[in-house]
Amino acid sequence: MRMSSLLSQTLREAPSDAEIPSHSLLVRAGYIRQLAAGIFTVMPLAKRSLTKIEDIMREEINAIGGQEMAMPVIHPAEIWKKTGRWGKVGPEMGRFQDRNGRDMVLAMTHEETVVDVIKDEIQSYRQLPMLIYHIQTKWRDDPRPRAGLIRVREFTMKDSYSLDRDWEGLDRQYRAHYQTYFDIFNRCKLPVIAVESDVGMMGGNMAHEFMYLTPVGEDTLLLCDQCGYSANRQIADFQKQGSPPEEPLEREKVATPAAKTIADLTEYLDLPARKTSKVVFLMATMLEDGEDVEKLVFAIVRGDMDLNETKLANAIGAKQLRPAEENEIKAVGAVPGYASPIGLDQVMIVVDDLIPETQNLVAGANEEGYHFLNVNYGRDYQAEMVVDIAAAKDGDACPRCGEPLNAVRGIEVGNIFKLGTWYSEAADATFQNEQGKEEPVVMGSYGIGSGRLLASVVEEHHDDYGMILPITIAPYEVHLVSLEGKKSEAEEVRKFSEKLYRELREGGLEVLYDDRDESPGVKFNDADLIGCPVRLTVGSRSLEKGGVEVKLRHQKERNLIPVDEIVDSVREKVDQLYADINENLEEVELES
RNA sequence: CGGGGUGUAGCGCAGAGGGCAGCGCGCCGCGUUUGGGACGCGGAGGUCGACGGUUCAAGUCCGUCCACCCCGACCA
Repeated sequence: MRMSSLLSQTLREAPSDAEIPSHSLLVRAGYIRQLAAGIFTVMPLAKRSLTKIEDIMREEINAIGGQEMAMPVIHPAEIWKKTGRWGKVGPEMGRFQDRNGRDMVLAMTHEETVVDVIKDEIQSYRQLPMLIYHIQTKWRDDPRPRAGLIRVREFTMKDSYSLDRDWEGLDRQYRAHYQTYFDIFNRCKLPVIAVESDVGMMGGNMAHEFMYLTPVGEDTLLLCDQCGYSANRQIADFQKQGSPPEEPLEREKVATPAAKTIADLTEYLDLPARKTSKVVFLMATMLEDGEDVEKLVFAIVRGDMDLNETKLANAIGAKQLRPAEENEIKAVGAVPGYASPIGLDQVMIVVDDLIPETQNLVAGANEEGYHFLNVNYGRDYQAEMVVDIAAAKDGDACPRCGEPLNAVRGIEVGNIFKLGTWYSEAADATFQNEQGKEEPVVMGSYGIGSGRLLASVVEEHHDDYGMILPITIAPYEVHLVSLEGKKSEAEEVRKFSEKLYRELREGGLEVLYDDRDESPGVKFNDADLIGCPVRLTVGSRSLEKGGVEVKLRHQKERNLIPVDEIVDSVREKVDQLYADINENLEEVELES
């Protein structure tokens, strides 16, 4: 490709709205342009990289038996009503009506179209197992897109769906994806870890997220260096440090003026936070008899802990949780700042499992300016549910080995879910077993977003001058810089560069050729910004020494290649760069 | 949805005591220069986010709305 005719222009200055390196560099290098919040145009350079990423995914998924297909972006609402997600998923689903007023859906994932198609196509156990996938556009109307390609509303995803007759089969395909996903990320030179995760709106009963660890990530993970435990904070367990048992003491009301927070309270009463209990008020949207109902929930954790809303939502089966408003809290007789479950009956009370084991806690008195001392669960109030709803944090004890957990941030670049039979049962996607009995197909679903992956690779591989892309996903393998220099020498250099450009391509290399009439500084800076792995420089200076200069983007060193060895030598370097990546894939083990 | 911020040329920004719409980069032309973002001369490019109001006169004052960014809520 000649840069003189490339659509993208590089920018000297960083776009003002970019806060993280990948966003800034991808825009500056001319890879992407923004159309609206969370909606980007993919320019030619990025398109080539994304195509390479997608080809890697294609190869890897094909290698574990995947069949590529293409499912529609626009779905009739019926298939989403059938699985219940038309009602279950909120405003992040794109909906519109066609000309006849029929409800339509913009695909945010494709379980619905999968079960719709397999309910007719899969009839016999003889057709299973099967793995189907596509690479296709999704729309998720995220309330807050941000960080360039990291969190967008429209994106391309490789999503595969495994179909099996039983859970053993699903487990095999799940494990195959687990390994394959590491291979895909390794081929893109992106370091990732797999963590246990919440199943969220996808349903199912086992899920892993593939996380690229970086401070710009939005997910918090808890990792144990000692035993390898790793989980998204949303579901992370930890060993709670209980207090020594005490004899329950008599409840006592004390004045605690202007002590509305745990911090105020502990200071005023001179008690540690773990001697208090904390109430979090939430409005939970629950599905009852097909209708959405909002219920006020009092979630109670020990004062030194935080509520984990995901754990709570999963425990009570809530579709959504939002903070309750003051009037909603007062309506049941509670007093914000001094609230407790004592004496309330119109509220759903959920307590963390540590609370019943802890005696003589401080709790609100539901009266402005007063708290109770020595509140004991069971004696003073009862809960609808006692379950783990506390959030793990940095330094908490690992649930497996007890060593302190580390909290780190990460970007979710891929996920795998064991869906089970939930979707197939909803859509009646069944097959006949050997006994001629109908059974639901056992499903798994597996996704990787290609744009987020590209952005993550840029986060990992860049310097002050630009991107440093691994050869497997760089738009071009070779960046050929022609420095024509003085008028007297320009003709000779140009001729040489043109010939070299042709020969490199004939040698099977992908070349970005800077044939523009620009100064050397501009060309070098653009080459660094765009980030192709091998740079060749042709100039009168190099030709006088009998060759061209070669420099790898990730190294400082420059070398001269003699004129008659250029193509072979570059070929060799390029092959080596591929080999460094592709021959170092590791085997991973998924613990059961 | 709550809090904060920003909308002026392709990009980055000034102009804010109402009175001819500017600078740098980029872009076009000519010439000089030529191994790490060169220089000179000449040029093109704007419904100042939108609508409404105040005024002889609005980029500037007032109102409403919209878009984008950041934090939170939320989310894969």
